[in-house]
Amino acid sequence: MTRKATINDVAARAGVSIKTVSRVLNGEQAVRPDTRQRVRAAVEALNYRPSRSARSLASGRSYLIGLLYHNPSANYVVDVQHGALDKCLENGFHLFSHPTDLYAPDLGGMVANLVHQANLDGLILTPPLCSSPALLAELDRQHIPFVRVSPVDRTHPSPYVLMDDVQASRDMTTYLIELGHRRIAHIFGHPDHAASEQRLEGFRGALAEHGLVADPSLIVEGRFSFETGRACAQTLLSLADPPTAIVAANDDLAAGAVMAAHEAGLGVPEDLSVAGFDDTHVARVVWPPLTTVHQPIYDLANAAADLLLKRLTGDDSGPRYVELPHKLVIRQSTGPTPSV
Amino acid sequence: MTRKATINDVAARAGVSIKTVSRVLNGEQAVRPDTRQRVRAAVEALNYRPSRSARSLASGRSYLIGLLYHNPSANYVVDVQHGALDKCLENGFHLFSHPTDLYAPDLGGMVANLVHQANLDGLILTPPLCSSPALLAELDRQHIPFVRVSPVDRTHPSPYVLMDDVQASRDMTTYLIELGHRRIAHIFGHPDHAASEQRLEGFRGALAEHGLVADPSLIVEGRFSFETGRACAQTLLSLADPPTAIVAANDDLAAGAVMAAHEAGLGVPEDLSVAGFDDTHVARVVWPPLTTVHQPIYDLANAAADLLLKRLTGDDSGPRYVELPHKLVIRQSTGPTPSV
DNA sequence: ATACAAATTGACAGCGCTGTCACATTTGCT
DNA sequence: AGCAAATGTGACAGCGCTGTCAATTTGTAT
Repeated sequence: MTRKATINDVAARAGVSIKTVSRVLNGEQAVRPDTRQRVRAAVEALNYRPSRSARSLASGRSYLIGLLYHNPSANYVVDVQHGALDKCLENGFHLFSHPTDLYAPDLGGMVANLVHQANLDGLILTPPLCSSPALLAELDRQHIPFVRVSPVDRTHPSPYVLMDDVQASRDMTTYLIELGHRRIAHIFGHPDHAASEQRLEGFRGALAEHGLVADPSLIVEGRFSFETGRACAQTLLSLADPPTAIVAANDDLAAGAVMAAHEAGLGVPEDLSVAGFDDTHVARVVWPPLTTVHQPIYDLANAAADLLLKRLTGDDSGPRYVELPHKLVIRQSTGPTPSV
Repeated sequence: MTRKATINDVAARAGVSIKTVSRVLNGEQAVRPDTRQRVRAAVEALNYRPSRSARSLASGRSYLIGLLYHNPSANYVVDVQHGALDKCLENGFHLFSHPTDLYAPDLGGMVANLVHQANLDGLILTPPLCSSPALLAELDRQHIPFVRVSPVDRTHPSPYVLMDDVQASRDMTTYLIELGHRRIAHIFGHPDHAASEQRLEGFRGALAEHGLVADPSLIVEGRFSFETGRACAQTLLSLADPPTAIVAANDDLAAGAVMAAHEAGLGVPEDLSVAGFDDTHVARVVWPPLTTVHQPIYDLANAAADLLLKRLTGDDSGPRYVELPHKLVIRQSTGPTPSV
C-alpha cells in the first residue's frame, strides 16, 4: 500500500493543474470534455479520493450532515439513519446522527453549538424536533440549512418530506368501520408529536364520513409508549359500554392495548380489534401480529437527505417537499365485530 | 454571532503563540501550569472549538471513529451507538455508525476502503463482525486500530469488552432449575454469533451442575429472530415429552416462543416458562413480559470507545479488556413447574 | 487575416491547525 | 557562581484542497 494519492498526483498524471482537477471533481462547468476525460482517467487509475479534511478546510463546508432525533423507538431511528446515510454516501457526504433532548432548556443553542463544533453543513430534523418553533427559529437565525421529516407546519419555508398521516388514519378507521365496528376508540399519540393530531383528525374524519359520532370517552391520551397504551386500553375496556375496536396512534400503544386485552381475558381480534400505526418491528412481535399502517421511514429519510443535499449543492430546481404513500398492512389483530 | 474564533484569537488573547495553544489543547506535557491556565481561560472566554478539518489535515488524524454493525436488533444498535457516541464526544471525537454486511464477499476490503475514505482513526466492531477472522486480518494488515465488543476470540491482541455470557446463561438456567424445572429446552442463537455457543455452554453447564443431562432433542437452532423462535418452539412443543421451560438465546427468540405457546393454547408461565436474553425493548412488549438477562449494552459500548480512544491517544497504561457484570431480570414469563 | 469576446486553464494565496526544530528560560549540580 | 541538561515557548513550513483572479486558448464576426 503506497501513500494515498493526492490531487497533485492526479494533476501530474493528467497533465493539468490541480485547479482543473478540482474543477472536474466538483462538477464545475468550465472544463473541456477531453480534459475532463483525462482527469477522470487519472482519478480512476490512482484510485484517488479527495481528502475530506482538506476540502472542508479550504471550502468552509464539511460534507457532513447531522441527523437529529428524540425518539423512543429504536426501529424508527435505525430506519431513518439508514435512509439518510445511504443518500449521503451516494453523494460523498457523511452522516452524523445525534440524539437530542427536545426538552433541553436551550435546545436551539445546544443544536447550533453542535452544528458549529462538528462543523455540519446541514441538518435533518425528525419528529418531534422538527416541530419545535424555538429550534427552527434559532436555526434560521444562524442560517443553518435543514430539512424536516414529517413536520406539521407546512408554512415554514424549509424543505420537508412526509406521508399523509390524516389520510392513513382515515383509511385505517374506514377499514374497521367496514368490518362492522361502530364503537371505535382512539388512543392518542403524544401531545409533542404533531402526527398525533393528524392521526386523530383522520380518525374523526372517517367516523364522520360514515355518519358516526366520535364518543369523547373513546378518545384517550397516551404517550406513544407500550405502558401508556396498556393503561389507556384498561381505561377503555372498563367503560360501561367498551369499544369493539381500537385505533392506536402507533404500534407501541397498540401492543400495550393488546396486552391489556389479554389481561382482561379478551381475545384479539374475536372480542377486540386493535390497529397500530407505523409498522415497526413490534407489530410483528406481539400476538397476534398487528394490523397497522406502513410508514415508509427509510424512503422518507432518503428523500429528506436528497432534498437537503440538493439544497446544499446549490441545486434549487427540485421540489420543496416530497410526499410518500402509506399502505395498510392487514395482519391478525383486527377482525369483524364480535357477534353479541 | 461573530466569526468563529480560531486558534490565533485564542493565542492573541492569552498572549502566547498558537503552538502553545495547540499544546494545551492536545494535553501535551511541556507547558507551565500558569500558561496552561491562561490559555484555558482564553479558550473559555472565546468559546473556542478547534476546527476538526484543520486539525485533521495537519495531523493526519481525523478524530473520527467508526462503529460497525451487522445486527437485526435496532435496540442493540441504538444502545451501542449511544454508549460509544457519548464517550467520543467527551473526548472531542465524533462517531460514524455504519451498517456493514458480514457476508459481503470482500468484507475486509470494503471496510478498509470505508476507513480510508472517511479517514477514520479507529473502529469499534460489534458482534458478529468482531469474529470475522478475515476482517480482523485485513484490519491488522492495514494497521487500522479497533476494539471489539463481545468477541469470542480472546487471543487476538486487540482490546475488547464483554460480559460473561457463559455465566449469565448458567445463572438463568440455574434459576429455572431452582423453580423446579427438569425438562428445560434451549433455543440456540445464530451460528455466526459467538455468543450463541457460550450461551449454550452455560446452559449445559448449569444442567450438569445439577446432575441433569441435556436431552439433544431439547436443543434446537434458531437465528436470533422472532420467526425462528416461534418455529423452534413449535418443534419443541410438538415433542412427545415437551419441555416445561425454554431458555432462549435472545429476547426475539423468546418472544417467538411465547407466541408459539399462545398458539398452542399453552399459558405462560403456567404451562411453559420462557426466558430471554439481552433485556431489549421486546422483553417488555410481549405478554407476559420476559424474564431475561440484562446485558449492559450502553456500558459495554462506552467502555469499548474508551479503550479505543486511550489507545489512539497513545495511552497504553490501561487494561486491554473490560468485563462488565450481567444481571438477571425476573419478570412474568417464568414460574414454577406446572403441577402435572 | 484581424480583433474581440468567450471559454478554458493555471498560479498562488490561504483555510486553521500540527510537526519540526531552533531558541529562551529554568533547574539541578558541581 | 557556572555550566549542562531539562524544560518551556515560538517561528515557520506545510497538510490537500478551493477561491480569486489573471493568463491563455479558442471561437466568431469582421
